[in-house]
Amino acid sequence: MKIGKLAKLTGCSVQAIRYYEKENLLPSTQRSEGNFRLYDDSHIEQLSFIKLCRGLDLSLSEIRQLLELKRSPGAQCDEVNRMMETHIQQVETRIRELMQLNAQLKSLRRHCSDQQTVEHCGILQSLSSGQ
Amino acid sequence: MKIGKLAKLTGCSVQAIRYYEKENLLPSTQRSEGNFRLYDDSHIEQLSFIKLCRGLDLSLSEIRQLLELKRSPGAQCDEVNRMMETHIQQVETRIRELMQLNAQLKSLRRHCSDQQTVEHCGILQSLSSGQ
DNA sequence: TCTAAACTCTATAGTTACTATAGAGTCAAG
DNA sequence: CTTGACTCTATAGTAACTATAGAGTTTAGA
Repeated sequence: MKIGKLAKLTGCSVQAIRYYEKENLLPSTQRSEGNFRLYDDSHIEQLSFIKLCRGLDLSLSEIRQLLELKRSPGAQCDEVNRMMETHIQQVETRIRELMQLNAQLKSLRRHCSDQQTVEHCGILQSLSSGQ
Repeated sequence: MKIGKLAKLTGCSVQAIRYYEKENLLPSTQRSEGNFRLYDDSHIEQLSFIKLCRGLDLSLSEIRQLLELKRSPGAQCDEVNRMMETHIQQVETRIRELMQLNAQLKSLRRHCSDQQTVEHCGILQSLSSGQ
């Protein structure tokens, strides 16, 4: 199949697929006579794997590592575990940061109601005075 | 004062200050004979405002809008409120997304303990089968 | 058979908010 | 008068793509 069909089947964009190839997340494929990329089911599989990982917010370089590990089935999988652990920590840190941020924003919002002029806007005043 | 001192006083990097000038968040300043940027207290103030807003994850274009509003004190401030409201919504959406993500990652982690080979790694198996 | 639409190709620029670097000029102290 | 610290502009790089231009290929219909 050609790239457009693969894109539809996996829900990736055509450009993203070409990008993944350039970044060595997908192998370079056979080409047709007219120089079109040709894919088969194994590509659907690998691209779906990538898509799933991206949905988990794994970076392309993390995914590259996972793909390499998949290729050497005899290796110990504690590396996979470590990566997941690290990733979970990062996500949790980010959640904590955002929740703090949210509290600040909400307290800021309480400083101003509509129907005022900018001059008396509590939000801008707070921001200007260094809170 | 010159750019290095302003940077130290506000905790911004020298390059960031020049970048803000290029992006019209800071006015272009007087220059010394040797073509060095010269700043005064009003610049400390404005840069601190920017820094505070960045700490609230406001984008540069949002900050640009706020700065414009600050310059027209007679305007109604409901625009400020709308922007904050939108921003809060975005942050909350992102928090929800990340918490879902975190749950997925943790469930994935449960599929594998150390001391296994990649071949039997529950994490990779889950990811490969489309969970 | 011809043509137009739909698809694909490569290469390049743009996105965000900066950081890092090169290469050159300026200034202050010893 | 030199050395080191500072500044200047311009450019490239970051992440993970999207968007676009300009060209070639394929397919379906008239």
